[in-house]
Amino acid sequence: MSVVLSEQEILRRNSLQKLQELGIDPYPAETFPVSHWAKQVEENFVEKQEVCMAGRLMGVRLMGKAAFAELQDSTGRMQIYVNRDELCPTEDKTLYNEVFKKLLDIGDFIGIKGYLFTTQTGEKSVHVSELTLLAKSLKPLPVVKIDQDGKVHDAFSDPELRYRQRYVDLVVNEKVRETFKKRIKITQVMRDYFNQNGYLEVETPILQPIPGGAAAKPFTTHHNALDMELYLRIAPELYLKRLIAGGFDGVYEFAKNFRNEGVDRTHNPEFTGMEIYVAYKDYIWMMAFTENLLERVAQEVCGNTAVQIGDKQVDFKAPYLRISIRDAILKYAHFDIEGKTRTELAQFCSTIGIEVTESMGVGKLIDEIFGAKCEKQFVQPTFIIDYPVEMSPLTKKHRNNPNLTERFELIVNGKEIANAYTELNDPLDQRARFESQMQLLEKGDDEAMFIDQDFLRALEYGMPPTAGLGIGIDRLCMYLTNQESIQEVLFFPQLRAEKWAALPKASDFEAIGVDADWAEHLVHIFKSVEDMQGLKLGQLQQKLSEYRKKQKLELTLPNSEVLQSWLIV
RNA sequence: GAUUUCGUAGCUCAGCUGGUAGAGCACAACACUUUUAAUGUUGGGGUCCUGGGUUCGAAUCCCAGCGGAAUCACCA
Repeated sequence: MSVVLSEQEILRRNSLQKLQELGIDPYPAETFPVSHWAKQVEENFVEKQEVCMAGRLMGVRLMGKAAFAELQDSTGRMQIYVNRDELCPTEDKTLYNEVFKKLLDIGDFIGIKGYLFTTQTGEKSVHVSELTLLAKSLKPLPVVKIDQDGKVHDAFSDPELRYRQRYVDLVVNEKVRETFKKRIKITQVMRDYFNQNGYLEVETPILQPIPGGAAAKPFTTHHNALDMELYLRIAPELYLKRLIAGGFDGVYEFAKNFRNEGVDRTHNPEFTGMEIYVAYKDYIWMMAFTENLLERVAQEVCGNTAVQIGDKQVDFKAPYLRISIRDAILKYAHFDIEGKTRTELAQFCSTIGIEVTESMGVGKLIDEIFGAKCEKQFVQPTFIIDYPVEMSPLTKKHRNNPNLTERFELIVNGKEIANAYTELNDPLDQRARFESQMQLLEKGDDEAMFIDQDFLRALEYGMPPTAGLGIGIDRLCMYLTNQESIQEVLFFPQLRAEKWAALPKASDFEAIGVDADWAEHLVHIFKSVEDMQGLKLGQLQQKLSEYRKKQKLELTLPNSEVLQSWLIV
């Protein structure tokens, strides 16, 4: 962020002033009566129809007494045709010659009235009869051009700039807008599906006294009035299950979750998880529910259940393959985890290059083996089912095998995108599971769960048998929009804080005796008063005269004595 | 957090073994009444990320810092 305005920014500020001198408000307040949007006109084009449109001016092709320009609104672009003598039917041609040709810039919001017509080259256009400035743009947008072959020239492509200034990214990169529209559609389709089934969208606390429902490092914060430590939620699970205990049959939440862990192209400190809980169902029912949901989402968002993800085709058409984690490990790691002790598992982990630490229990070791050898193998949607009990402290024990739980994870393209259980509703078993988590905590596993006494109390009052599902929304969005990084599906991904130079004020300079006329310019030349006072007299003179020449200022340079007085503190 | 790599005009990028800072688009001026990456002529625009060091001389070489990206670790 440069302190001094660029040449183009100064020119735009000058244009703004000239507009005001012509009596034109560059930021008018009143409603502009838009009657049509670009896409609407494009799809339902009626020759000679009167339209009133608004948007950003995104390109101008001037040809003397007439011009073509691009008007971009939220739905797309429309070409407009501006003719001097039709825009200015009287002798006064200022609106065309001055305002349109010279004082408007790319990025300005304008409103137009006119009628639809087709140009000689067959382009649908609006013939402009009235033009209104709606908002002046003071910073030049990157000009991205697309030629006839669809090739993009001078793309705005620097990821840092795109993420920090997403508003610019969205204006100039149509594909980015499309990606986010798809993201919005994904959650809309999911909501519709849940609502049609009669489930209720609810909101539960983000500030939680005990961060539960997942294994992760939480963010901590402090409530002043209550003088208590609070955590940003890592998952909404335990609160949603309290609502099932409270008598709702089906509840879901699109939950922003927060985890104090690394940032990379698949992880952002805040991310969205959708969790849904349905009473009187089990994980087998939930598998069918999940595959039907995803099939529908893919179909409605992408127009097809088969989706391109990187170099692979993934088909979300139901039903999906189901395989137990034991069979998966048997198949891809040639090792049977059934009945193995912790020592035996740790030994096997070592032979396949997994580093084993004291804090890793049986569940963690099995998870490591699966992650190292199996996960990548499942490209098409696959339910991995029946996880060992140690890995799943909130899951009901398997109906046929007390060492397993009724849990599935859905793996797509080698990564988990959903996780579901038959929920553990036995309060005594739940308490025992929490206690074994506490033992892991004592062994040094900083992601093991804390005991949530109030949640246990809710289970003790009774929770019906329930199936629960969590879906990683960001990851699902990455798949359905074929994006490789989570930053591309988050409007504002987390970045390191941007450093802004503290701008000096003109009054700072006036305070040391600089006259007002020069003070307003010195703020553009120096970062601070001290910055200026670090100079020698000659250097100061040189800087000022360079600036004066560059900006074509009419101000006279103060004499040496005056300048010297500025330098003395 | 570690390693690799990048940081030059508003944007996208050149800039070789160290020797006065370059292009296209954008911008300004002029011309042009159906163009569409409009065109033609002319012109302006730079803290070469920041701070040190080496050198007669650094965008370039070295060190440190800041920021981004990729890979790895943790995790979803």
